[in-house]
Amino acid sequence: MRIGELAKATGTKAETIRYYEREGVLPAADRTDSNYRDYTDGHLATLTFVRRARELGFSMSQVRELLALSDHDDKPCENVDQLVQRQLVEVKRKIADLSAMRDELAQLLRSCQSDRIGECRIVESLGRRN
Amino acid sequence: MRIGELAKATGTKAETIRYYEREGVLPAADRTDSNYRDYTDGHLATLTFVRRARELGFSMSQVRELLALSDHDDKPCENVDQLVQRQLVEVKRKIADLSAMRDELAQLLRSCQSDRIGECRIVESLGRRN
DNA sequence: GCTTGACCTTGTAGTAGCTACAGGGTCCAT
DNA sequence: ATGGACCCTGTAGCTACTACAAGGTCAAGC
Repeated sequence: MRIGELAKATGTKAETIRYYEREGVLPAADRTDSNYRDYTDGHLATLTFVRRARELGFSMSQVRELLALSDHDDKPCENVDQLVQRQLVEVKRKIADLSAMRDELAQLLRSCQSDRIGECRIVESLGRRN
Repeated sequence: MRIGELAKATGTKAETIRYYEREGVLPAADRTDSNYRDYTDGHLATLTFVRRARELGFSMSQVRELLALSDHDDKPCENVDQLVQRQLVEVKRKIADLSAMRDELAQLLRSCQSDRIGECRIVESLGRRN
């Protein structure tokens, strides 16, 4: 299949697919006579895997690790488990950070009762004294 | 005050302060005879404002907007309000996205009962068939 | 007076993960 | 043979810093 078809099938831009190839998360495809990339179903599966992992917030290097691990059918999957575990912790941390932001922003909004900047609690709360 | 002092006072690296100057979120300071930047308390207040806004997730261009707005004491602060509102919505959206990620990651972890990659639900769920 | 070390200066390049060209080649239908 | 849709490579841009390199300044200590 050509790059455009693979792109459509996975919701990925062709440029991104080529980028993934350069970054080593998608093996280079064979080329046609006219030098077009020719992808297999294996490529489709791998790209789906990569996109899914990226959607779950794994970094490119983590994706590389996951791919390397998933290539060894017979090895224990405790390492995969660990990567997922670590990512889960990271995501939870981000949620906590954002929740704090959300609360502070909501607090800011509640604090502003005035209508002129000069008396605006928001501007004041952020630390500006003119 | 010199850049190092301002840096320490605000928990910002000197390089970041110079970057903020280039980006127009912190006015250029006067220079001493030896060409060192010489900051005022006004700079300290502005930098505190900028850092706080950045911590709350505002982008640099939003920070620029907030600064521009906060310069007009007599104008209504409804625009400030709107910016905060919009940022709150955005933060909530990110929290929702991350919560979905968290749930999926947790689900992945629960799904993996096997110990070999070949049978690993995690690898399978991500879309890889070898 | 000279050195040492901490500070400051500019300018440039790197980070992550794409995305968007420019400038060119290929292929198929009309 | 011409148009349009696709493909190719290579490079530059995006955000918000961060990290140098190569050099200038200044106060303290000998």
